[in-house]
Amino acid sequence: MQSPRENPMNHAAPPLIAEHNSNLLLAALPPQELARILPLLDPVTVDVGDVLCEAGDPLRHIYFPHDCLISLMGVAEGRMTLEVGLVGREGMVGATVALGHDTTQVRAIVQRAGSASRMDSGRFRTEVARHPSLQRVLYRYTDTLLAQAIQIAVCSRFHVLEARLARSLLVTRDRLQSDKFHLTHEFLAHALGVRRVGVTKAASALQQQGLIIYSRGNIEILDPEGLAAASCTCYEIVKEAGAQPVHGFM
Amino acid sequence: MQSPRENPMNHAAPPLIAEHNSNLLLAALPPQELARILPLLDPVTVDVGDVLCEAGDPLRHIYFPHDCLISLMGVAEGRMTLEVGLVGREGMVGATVALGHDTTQVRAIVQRAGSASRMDSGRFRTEVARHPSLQRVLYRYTDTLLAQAIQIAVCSRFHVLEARLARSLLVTRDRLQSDKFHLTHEFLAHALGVRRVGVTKAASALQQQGLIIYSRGNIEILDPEGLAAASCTCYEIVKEAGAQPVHGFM
DNA sequence: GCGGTTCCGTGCGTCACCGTACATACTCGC
DNA sequence: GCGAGTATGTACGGTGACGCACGGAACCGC
Repeated sequence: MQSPRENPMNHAAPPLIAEHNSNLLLAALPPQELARILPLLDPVTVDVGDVLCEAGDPLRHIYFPHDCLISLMGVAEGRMTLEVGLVGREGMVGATVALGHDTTQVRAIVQRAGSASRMDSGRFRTEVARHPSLQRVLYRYTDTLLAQAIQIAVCSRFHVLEARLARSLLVTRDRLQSDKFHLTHEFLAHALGVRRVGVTKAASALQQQGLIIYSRGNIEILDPEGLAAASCTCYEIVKEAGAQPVHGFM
Repeated sequence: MQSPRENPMNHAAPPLIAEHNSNLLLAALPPQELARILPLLDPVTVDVGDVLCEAGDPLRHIYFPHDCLISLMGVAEGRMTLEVGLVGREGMVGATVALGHDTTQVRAIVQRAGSASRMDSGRFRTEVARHPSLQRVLYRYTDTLLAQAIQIAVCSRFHVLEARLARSLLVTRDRLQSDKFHLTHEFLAHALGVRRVGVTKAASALQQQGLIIYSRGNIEILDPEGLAAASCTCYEIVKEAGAQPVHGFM
């Protein structure tokens, strides 16, 4: 539960373009705009459990993840949480500040440690104002966040925990491009908005079906197809919504 | 469950600017852009229960409501639905097509009859491409939809039906600027993603507390403050998210 | 190798909501 | 004023998740 640390690299050589570029939103910018924005980014590393922003609080920085994974948590009464979005290298944390919102509605918490590019919120706001293609990238990304949030709302209302857990694991797998990752029952419970014991029961059921194995937070997906079958269709819906064909102005 | 009807006005005199202007997104456009877009809009009237678009289907038209109210329903397995957004004159249906999505994720169903301005999806897409201020308006509106969806996800996960019903009634009240409106238990059940009998029980409880009275779909809010107290804080959160101060590029 | 910490498993009573079925009551059109 | 349709009320067993409490088991640091 600490703040992200400044990367020592920040104080040595100028940041490597290649590193910032590993974020796909940044990589999507035209070269001349990217060149103007890159110097304003600070490389930072984040650890599991770090809170990048708190629901209801002012947002000081925005983040473009490289290899880390950030959970966006909707919060009720401070204690109960529900993951409404998952941000990896394909996205960013804090796109809403571009529109002038100074507070954030969600808690952003690090699910997987790694590195990211960070920028001051105010500076980001002024940069967005002068870069139309950045605006379009943000608009498009906000739209995929909306698709995620809608499907999560539906899913967590109608589907049983076991299916939701399966979906959640598959989404994480896609983002990390790996069948193995670290994720405790406790963390999953916060993401799914249920008790820790509920996750234990559901995970244990998935394990007995031979779909996953886990031990002390180390989860491995053994049978992705089987897990998809145990999951709800919400998984495919969000996946497709993020990969729709483009015929628009972007 | 029929399609919206062409307004006869469409075939008589040219559409009145004042009428289209009653939609706040259109009204927010600079005059010269608005002037280019207005001729492309068709005035239509819509009735309660009309389905403007179906989840998973291609979106043929986009809509700017004047005095009607449109529910955006997330859908699971075709039958179970959950309202993830409510669109009145402050918004529009189908903003996502601007980004090139040809299908929609939600079912848009008319909650209150009235009139709206309609445009062909393809034409809208090309218009967005050439009007930057329209893009910004859409981006901003998508952001408020996201705020709604996030809070509804949290709310429907953690809060009891009675509080959610109270919230829903208050939101409708705000949108319509009226303490009386028509809304059956059946419709509310679809919006809240619960059984009709569940709504009956919750509504009956609110009525016994003297907060509302209703009869055969005619609902009247007697005590808005009391209803807000019976509701959850999600109501205020979404309300504030839609009315945040603007310091950004718009 | 011992103690603390983290992580996982189980048991038990409670509760909001589900699915279904059936009963009433108001309203409208003829 | 009578049937048809719409809207609302009641009842009942079932269940997924809750809240809480405690037991056990693996890992880590000294």
